[in-house]
Amino acid sequence: MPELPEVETVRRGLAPALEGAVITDARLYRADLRFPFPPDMAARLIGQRVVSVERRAKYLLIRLGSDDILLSHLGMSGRYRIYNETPPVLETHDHVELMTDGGMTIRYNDPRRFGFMDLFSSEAMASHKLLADLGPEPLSNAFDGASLGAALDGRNTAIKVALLDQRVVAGIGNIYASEALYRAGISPNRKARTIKGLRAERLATAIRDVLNDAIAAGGSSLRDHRQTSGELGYFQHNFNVYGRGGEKCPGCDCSGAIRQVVQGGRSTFYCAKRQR
DNA sequence: CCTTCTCCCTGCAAGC
DNA sequence: TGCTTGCAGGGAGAAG
Repeated sequence: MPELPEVETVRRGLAPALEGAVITDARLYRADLRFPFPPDMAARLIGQRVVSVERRAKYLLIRLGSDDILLSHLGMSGRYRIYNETPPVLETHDHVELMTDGGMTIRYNDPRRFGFMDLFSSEAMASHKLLADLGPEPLSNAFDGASLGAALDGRNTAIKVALLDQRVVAGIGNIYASEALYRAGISPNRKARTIKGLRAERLATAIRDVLNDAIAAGGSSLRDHRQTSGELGYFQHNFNVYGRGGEKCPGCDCSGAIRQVVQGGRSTFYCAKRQR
C-alpha cells in the first residue's frame, strides 16, 4: 500500500489516539512479519507512555517514554485500524494489537506480511541500518531542486528508477514516481544525471506538489490502503498516468496515449509527448 | 560504489 | 464455475 502520503495519513490517524496515552497491553498474534519481532517487544511496550507518532520516509516512528522507538513499516499491505470501543473479533491477518489507557484498541493487519516492526533506543536511531542512509524528506526545507540535482549527479540509471532509491529522496514509491515525472514533464527514461538546474527545480516542485495533494486526499486506495478510521483515501481518482496505460493522456494540449513500460522490474506510466 | 536481479507473502483480476 | 497465471504500492541482500 504505502508510499509517503499513505504513511503520513496513517500517522495522522494514529497520533491523536496514541500521543500521551499509556500502552496498557500489547499482543502479538505471531512471532514475525517480514522479520522476527524484536525479543520481548510486547513486554517492552506495555506500561509505556507514547510521546509522539512521527514519520521518516515510509517508516512510522513511535517514541516512547522509555526512550525507545517503535518503528513500523507497512510493507505493501499493512494497515492500522483504531477502535475506540470494544473491537470486533480478530480478522484474518490481524497480527499486532495495542490497547491504551484511553480505551483505544489499535490493530495492525498485514496480509502479505512485507511489513515489519523494530524497537530500539533513541540513541541507536542515527545509526539504524534502515534509517541511516535515507535521503531528505521531500516536504522539508532540506529538499529542493539543488539538493535533488546533487543527489542525481553521476547516476546512470533512469530517473524513474533513481526516484525509487530512498537515498536520493525519501518516501517516493512506484505510484508517485510516475505521477511526479508526469507533472514535471520529464521522461522516466531520461538519465538521472541529466536532471539538474531548472529541470531539477521542476521535478522537486512536482514531487512536493503531488505528495501534498495526495496527503490532502487521504492517500491513494488501490487495493489495501485505508485510513485508521477504515475510510478509503481518494487520491487514486486524481492519478494522471498511474494505472492508465493505453488511455488518452489527460493533458489538455496533447493527444498521446499513456504508455506502460517496465523499469527495474516495476511498471512505469508516462506520456511520451508531454514528457521529455 | 553503482546497478540489476531475485525473493519474501497473500489476494485479486484476468484469461482460459 | 473453477483453475492457472501474472501482477501488486517495498526493500534487503546477493551478484555482477
